[in-house]
Amino acid sequence: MAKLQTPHAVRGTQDMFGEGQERFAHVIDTFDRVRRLYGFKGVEVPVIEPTAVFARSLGETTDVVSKEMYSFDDRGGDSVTLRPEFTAGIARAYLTNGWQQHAPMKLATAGPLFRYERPQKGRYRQFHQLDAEVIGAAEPIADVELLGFADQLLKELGIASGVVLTLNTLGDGDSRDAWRAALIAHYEAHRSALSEDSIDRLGRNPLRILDSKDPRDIAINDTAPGIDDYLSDAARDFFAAVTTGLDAAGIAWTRNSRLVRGLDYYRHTAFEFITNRLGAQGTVIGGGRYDGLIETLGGPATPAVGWAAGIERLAMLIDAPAGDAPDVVLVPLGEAAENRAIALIAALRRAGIAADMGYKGNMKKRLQRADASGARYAVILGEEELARGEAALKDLRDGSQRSVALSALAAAIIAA
RNA sequence: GCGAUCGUAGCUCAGUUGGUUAGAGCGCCGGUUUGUGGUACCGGAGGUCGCGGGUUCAAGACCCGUCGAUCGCCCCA
Repeated sequence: MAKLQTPHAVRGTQDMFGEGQERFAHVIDTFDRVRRLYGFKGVEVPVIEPTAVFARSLGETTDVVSKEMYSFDDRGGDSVTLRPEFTAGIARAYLTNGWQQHAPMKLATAGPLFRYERPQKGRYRQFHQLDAEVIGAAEPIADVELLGFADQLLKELGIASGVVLTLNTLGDGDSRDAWRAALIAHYEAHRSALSEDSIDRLGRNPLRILDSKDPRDIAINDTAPGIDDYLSDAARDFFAAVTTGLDAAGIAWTRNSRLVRGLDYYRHTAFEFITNRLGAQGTVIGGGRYDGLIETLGGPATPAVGWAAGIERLAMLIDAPAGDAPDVVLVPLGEAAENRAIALIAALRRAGIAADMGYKGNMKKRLQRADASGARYAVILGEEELARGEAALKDLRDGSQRSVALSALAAAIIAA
């Protein structure tokens, strides 16, 4: 009989349990709490969308679309794609559900995304993001509020000191196009001195040459035209309003005029929250304004801003959260006591007390488990105690123990 | 997609220039203690050395391939 081979997990996916899962959950819990503080409504959208949703909105030449999407034909012959990002799918939902009536909409969601990439630390094929969007608002105050949300999230996660907000503007459509043309002219003039990668970028995504790490490119970037010289008055005013708003809100930021973003849809504000604690994967939250996106999906001109945060990356940066521990563990001795304990534990749980009880084991075993669970108390139910209508309430931290009437047990635990 | 390093118990690792039945710590299970955990002591289970092929009298050690992880590039959260 041949041995059965256990299938392994798909490359770039992960199984989470224990501390890893607790970190992950804590990031989402914190996000969900802060999101309410800022008036962002929860939204749920499909993990799978028609391929066109992403292909059209992200830009055909971007890496995400050209080589990283999990796309396949379903049984009906339609091309569908596992979402590689949130924004395009949310924009699609906005249009197909007629959510224009709710504009401006402040939306938040979290969940898995899929990108066929080479896995590294903080980088997976199935990864998870927090996402926040403001759709249907052209005002710079929306940018400020959105950034404030991100900033407070990081603070409440306790990692703000290791992360900095870097900010830039890409200008409006006209500004961006003019700057882009000037950059192409500049790089074409120095084409022979560029790195191979950047010559390739010149054709696909010239803005990306700006943050190249290749020394040959860095020299040419020094003399490259800056966005500030191509900003229209409106674009300049917009950016100024965002930065003064950030200052007013007490949100620290630094300008990085070289910051560009990979996806084609960004306009005006672009930003990244960056840390140096994750190696090459330093971006922890990234986003910007995408006023042109909804039109590319066949909708009306609709201004919008948003960001996404890598849950795995945030989870690696935070301190280990306190794990789940019951308030109390019941330790029945004998069959009769176990039956009483079943009734008692139900009553404790209904009273809002986190109570647990092993399925089997002698007293020693049960106390060991109670201790390992991190519970504050053990309730020992033996014949002697039950005969008196009492139980022994044992404090597992200092070992002290006292008798409490069964009817007063819940109150005693809550009071402690 | 490219380059590099690594893959030995659940975890962290040791394992001489290839040479008997592959080890340690932690963890897990049991016992010392048939009504008292955390400490201590004693004992036990658990590995076809990632997988496949090759070289050799002999491979955990060497070679090739493959899968996976990690680091960098690319890209991104």
